[in-house]
Amino acid sequence: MVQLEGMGKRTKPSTNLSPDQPISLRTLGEYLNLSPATISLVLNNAPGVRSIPQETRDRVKAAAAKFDYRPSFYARSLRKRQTFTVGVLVPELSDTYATQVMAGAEEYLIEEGYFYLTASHRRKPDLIEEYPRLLMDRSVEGFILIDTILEKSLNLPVVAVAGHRKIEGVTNVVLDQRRAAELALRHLYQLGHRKIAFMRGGSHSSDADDRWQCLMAVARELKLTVPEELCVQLQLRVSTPELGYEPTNELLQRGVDFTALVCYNDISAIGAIRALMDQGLSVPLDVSVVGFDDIQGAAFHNPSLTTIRQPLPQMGKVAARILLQRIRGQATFQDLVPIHPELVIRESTCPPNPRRMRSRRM
Amino acid sequence: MVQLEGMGKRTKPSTNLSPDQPISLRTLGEYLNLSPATISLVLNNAPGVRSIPQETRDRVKAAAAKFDYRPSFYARSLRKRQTFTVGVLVPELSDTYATQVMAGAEEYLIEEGYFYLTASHRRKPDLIEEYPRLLMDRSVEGFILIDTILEKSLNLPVVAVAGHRKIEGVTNVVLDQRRAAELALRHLYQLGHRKIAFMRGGSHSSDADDRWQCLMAVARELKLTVPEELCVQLQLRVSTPELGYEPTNELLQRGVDFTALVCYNDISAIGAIRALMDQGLSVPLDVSVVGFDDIQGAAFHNPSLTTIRQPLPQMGKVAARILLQRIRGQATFQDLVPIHPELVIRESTCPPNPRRMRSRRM
DNA sequence: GTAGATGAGGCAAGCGATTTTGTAATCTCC
DNA sequence: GGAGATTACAAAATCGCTTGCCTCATCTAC
Repeated sequence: MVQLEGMGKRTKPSTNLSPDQPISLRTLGEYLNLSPATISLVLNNAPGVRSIPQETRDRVKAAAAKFDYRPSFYARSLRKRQTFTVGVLVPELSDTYATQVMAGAEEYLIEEGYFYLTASHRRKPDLIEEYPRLLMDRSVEGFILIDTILEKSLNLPVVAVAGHRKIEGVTNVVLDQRRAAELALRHLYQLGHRKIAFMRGGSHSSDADDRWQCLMAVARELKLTVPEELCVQLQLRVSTPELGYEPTNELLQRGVDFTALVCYNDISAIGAIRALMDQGLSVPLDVSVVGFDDIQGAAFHNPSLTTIRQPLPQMGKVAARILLQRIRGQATFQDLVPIHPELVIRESTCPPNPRRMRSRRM
Repeated sequence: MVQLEGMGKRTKPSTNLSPDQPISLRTLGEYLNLSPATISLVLNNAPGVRSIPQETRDRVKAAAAKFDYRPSFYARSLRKRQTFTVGVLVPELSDTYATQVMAGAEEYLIEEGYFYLTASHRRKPDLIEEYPRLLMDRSVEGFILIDTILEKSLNLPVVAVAGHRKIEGVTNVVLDQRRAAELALRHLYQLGHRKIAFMRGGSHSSDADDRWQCLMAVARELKLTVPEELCVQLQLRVSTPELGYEPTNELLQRGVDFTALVCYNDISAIGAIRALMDQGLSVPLDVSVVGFDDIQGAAFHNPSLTTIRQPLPQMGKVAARILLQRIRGQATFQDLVPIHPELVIRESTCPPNPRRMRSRRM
């Protein structure tokens, strides 16, 4: 006899052998002649399960396995008021800085049963304001911010990578900029460079100011003079090497001699190298270039980049760990979590060439 | 008088002036002396709202604004059986190929009120199997697959970018490989190259076989002979330039002369160029190199890469659009959505150098 | 004057879980 | 043998929202 499904409103339990549709606690209960409550207890191994005999537990588990019962995540979240979901805010998905951090965070989150929703704001202020709200509407339990500066404090735990200290309640996982500056400058200094040019990050980038202060402080200690003509500031809000291209041209046009260039990051360093080469200069023979980050590709660029490595995946992982601790109320609030940088010496730096000819193409 | 909150089980409505806690339809209803149902109707502008006088509607809207009422996404999803969430599966987040596609998809999804959960499987078969299930447990409504080969068909709409045709029910948004192969080979041919080496993608990569067939077909048409010694296959399952480094060394060791190299993609092309240069060869003077994809960085590599551009963000957007159409049941199922490639000529190709000396460093 | 239409909104039944409370029946112990 | 504990569950209350069905009252039409 053919039995049509879903005929009556509430006919017989109908022992619906779930063809493929997900099965609910109630249908499972009808099949087992048990109440949904009991099944829930068993499957979650909740405290009250003590009073349920082993045999029944086995029956329940067997049936759950047989019908491949999977609890409705949304129903459960509604009841438990937990979503096991966090929000991740990044400037740009195609920026490997951000995605390497995300990769580290993701691994930890998934291990802990969390997933994340991503939104990339392309540094537009309205989106930086809107997206957190959209994500909060979806009941994320917290945020990971990557290279993102928030204007308003959110009502949830927030951990920022490459963050800043403006907003209350945000834990900052951030490179030890002081140490980073020392690594970069001492390296150049030891190679013999004295005329060093600097590229300063745009104010929209969260690491920029801090890094700048530290670089200048270390320069003073080394008794390096840093004339204003050897400093440029990045303007573009992009995450491509173009970032560093024009500023470097500008630097060259000023006609003040320098043998090394400290870039804001690897992306801009790549653009800078391009600009130098387009002007007929050799890197590193004419100008040594140092970057920050050690993004993927830094090692395979030509010349490969000497850089201050940030352990990005690890920073992501640390951020995720701290965020979950804060969500669970396990951690006392920390304002700052410093990460140790590492100097990676490759091809883009060498001692200054004493008799180099700065022959520029017209 | 101080009124303690949450004192009694169900005391007076208590007109709780939500200090910051989210407010529910019920509390809002108590405040307005209306039932939750009415408020829901008004706020959603549901059909039944016709019978509600404008004045009441205004009152409701004003109160909602005043208390900043935001519906519980989870409650609503549970009820409507829609989550406005899709899953995105990628091999690796730090792979810019994937993230550029994601960037395009994300923009479209958010516009349409969707968000997405990402999982990166690092090409591990067990994760490729596990993650879709995890995401389905979270009630995603469909999947976008990026460079990911599924073994089992999922019970949901799936759109694959750089996909394959093995699995039923998957829409493939994929480069017109035939046209791509023509663009690459004709370009080299017209420059005068006749001895061309080829790099074939690993079998785990979803574009690999198709691209290979097309390249060989076009080579035949151009009457190019492709000796086996001029073909290498990628082995590594990574998304860094190392992918192409060793294979290129192997190619060189075979000692068979070639003037151009067609790489599987830009990532491997970068590795290949590195290998060539490490052997003292010049690119493009000794060997011209062509990549595929035009990833970020291809333009800023040194030498900049001649490549077959895939409009990755657009492909992501197309994938997202088709997925939503399928979710909404608007689209008739399409097996294949071809995307047009574009030849981008940069520095890594030039005519073969007739009197070049292949002097290799030992 | 009364049937039927319309207006204004309440009621309640879900969605699919979790969790507290309740209740028979059996067991234990003195 | 009866109080109290334990066993084995069921019932019911939420979680916060949507939606079909009702109920009044008033208004219109004949």
